[in-house]
Amino acid sequence: MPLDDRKFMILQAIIDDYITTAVPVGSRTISRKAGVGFSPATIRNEMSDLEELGYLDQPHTSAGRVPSDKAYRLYVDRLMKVGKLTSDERERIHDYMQSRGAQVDAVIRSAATVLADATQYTSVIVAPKLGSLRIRHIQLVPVSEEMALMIIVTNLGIVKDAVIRVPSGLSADDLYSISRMLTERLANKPLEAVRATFAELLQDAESNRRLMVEALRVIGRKLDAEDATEVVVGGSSKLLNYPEYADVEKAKNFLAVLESKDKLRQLIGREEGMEVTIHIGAENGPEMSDCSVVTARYRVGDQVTGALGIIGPTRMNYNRVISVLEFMSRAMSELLSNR
Amino acid sequence: MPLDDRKFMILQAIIDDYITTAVPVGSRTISRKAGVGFSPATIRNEMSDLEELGYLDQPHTSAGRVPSDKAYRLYVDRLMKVGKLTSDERERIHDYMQSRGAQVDAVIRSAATVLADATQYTSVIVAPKLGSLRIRHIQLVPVSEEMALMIIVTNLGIVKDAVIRVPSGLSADDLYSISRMLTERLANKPLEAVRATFAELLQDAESNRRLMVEALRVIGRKLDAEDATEVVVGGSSKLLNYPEYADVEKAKNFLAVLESKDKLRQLIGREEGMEVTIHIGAENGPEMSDCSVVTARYRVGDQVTGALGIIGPTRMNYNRVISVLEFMSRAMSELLSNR
DNA sequence: AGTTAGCACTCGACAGACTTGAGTGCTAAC
DNA sequence: GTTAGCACTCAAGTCTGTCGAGTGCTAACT
Repeated sequence: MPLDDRKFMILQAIIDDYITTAVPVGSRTISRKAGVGFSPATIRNEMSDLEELGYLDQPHTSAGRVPSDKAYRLYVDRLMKVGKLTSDERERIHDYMQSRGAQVDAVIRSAATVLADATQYTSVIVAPKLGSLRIRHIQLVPVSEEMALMIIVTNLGIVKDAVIRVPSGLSADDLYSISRMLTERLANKPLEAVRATFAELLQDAESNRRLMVEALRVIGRKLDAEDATEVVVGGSSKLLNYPEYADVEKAKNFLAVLESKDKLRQLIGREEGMEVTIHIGAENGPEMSDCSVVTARYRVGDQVTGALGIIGPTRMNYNRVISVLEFMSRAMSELLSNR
Repeated sequence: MPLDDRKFMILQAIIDDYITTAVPVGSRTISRKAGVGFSPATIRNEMSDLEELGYLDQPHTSAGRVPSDKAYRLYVDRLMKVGKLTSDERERIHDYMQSRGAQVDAVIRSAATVLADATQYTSVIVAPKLGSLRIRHIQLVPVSEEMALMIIVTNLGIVKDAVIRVPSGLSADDLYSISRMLTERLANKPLEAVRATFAELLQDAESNRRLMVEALRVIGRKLDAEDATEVVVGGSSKLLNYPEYADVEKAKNFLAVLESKDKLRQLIGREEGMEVTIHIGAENGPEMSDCSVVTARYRVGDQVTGALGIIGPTRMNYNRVISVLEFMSRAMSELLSNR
């Protein structure tokens, strides 16, 4: 039994309806819709076929039908036409993002908020791995008697900083010359190579050995923290607005996942391509089998990428989510790469 | 009718029980407790008195009784004895906080996590207002052709930074001399005075007028952002574990409040003293009338303070919450002031 | 006078019986 | 191929009765 045009049409109608109402849809509902010229009975026959083909599920006899994961798959692959955001909306997002400065952390944080607001679903953003960036410049800025701020500028203009302890009695000039030395030694090395060359670097640090050790140790620690790449979540309570989470137990499960950065990273960061990819229901593994996850990536410079995504019920408004993600992916890439 | 010792004792027992079980407590439950030598009937008489005095509420006839806000007030003011954290625990928190560096943002963020973890309630931390800090040092670090990182070090060693656009063609040396100039002009002024002296400062900036304008503008904007002082929330989903929020509607309300930084700032930041203060139920206004809010403050240097707090059900474990807040307040103050 | 036992009463929670209504599947007629 | 008709199913809502925890009151006890 093939999927003829009418079946397509009916399936589409069912999905559309279910996406907006979240209530199992019956034959009469579809029959009443404009553009459908058939009686409930006919629709029923078709629905029965669609169920046999695996596109519909019935929660129980005499409830309406609900689209299956397979139906959503078909929907996003073939039935859905992705719209554009209105130029008005694009502008609003753009302005907001622009106003938040261009440092990676800030961009990610505001992007998470924007994504959640624009889609009304929960958003997740995974920070890029910076290990392969090359050090361009290191500078120590005096902060107090015993502290200095170490600023690491990389080849893409991304900045990491950390406060380190310095021996008291060092003048600003001293710090400056130490900065020069550090820069000289480390310039052009990838961040992740710093630890490997640790010993070598220390060998010829005569005078300020203590400080060098501290500086390198801090860089190393930053990297470790970086390895557990940062994950930011936006709008975590959005989904309580959807009836599928009216049950507190379900909501709790979901929120638990949101609090595990590891799981999120796995969920959002798994695809490598730049295009928007969609994982529906069970494709996300048993834990999130009643959610869909839509992800995209953003670029920082030419190689490094991070991921952004939306988590929502399987019946989410894919169309809108995809438009927003595509737009945000581009906006973030621009913001983080154009320097 | 006065509150005699026995009434005190019984009230205490009721509160203790209710705090742990969240179930209305009946006369038999109290009677069975060790240390209470009276029959249920006697207890009932006393409970009836306590109800008349306004310390107990009855959800309906033939349910047990529930402590009123007034009872909790009495409890925290007179009945409760505040314990200490175990030294083990104190050490754990201390270590964790220490390992997170000493920059204000980082401290606040990790403190929010620690607070929520240690108490199992939702935590809120309001960042200090930095406007009255004095500028000690300004330094521009080149980041790319057209960008520089402006670092503002204040008298307390707190650092703010921002990326600003610089005219291309400026060497590192140029930036250095501009930094010097800015520092000279601005040193020892409170951050909030910068905007006021804006025009004056510009007057004698001959050569790099463009850059100066940009720098000052950015400082101004930072301050505006600072005015809408940062608020960080930790463990926002913790309270779903408590039966009083089993109803999704209630949970949604609560989470909505958590997402409004304004309301939170009002809720947490209202008290000025350093001691722990407690607002019970209706004292928090109608919106949070079934929650209690416990707040404390932390110091940054000698004058500037920020606030930290815990939001939970009125039947929260005040004892523990207070110990943790006291400890954290001290820990944060130390971390942020000892430089 | 304070304490306790006894007893009638209240009310929420729970379970089972019944009703309602949306929806289905099947069959026969158009 | 389409539709009307009808019997059937099942969740959800309502109604009813039972159970148990808890109360308030009164009378008896110490």
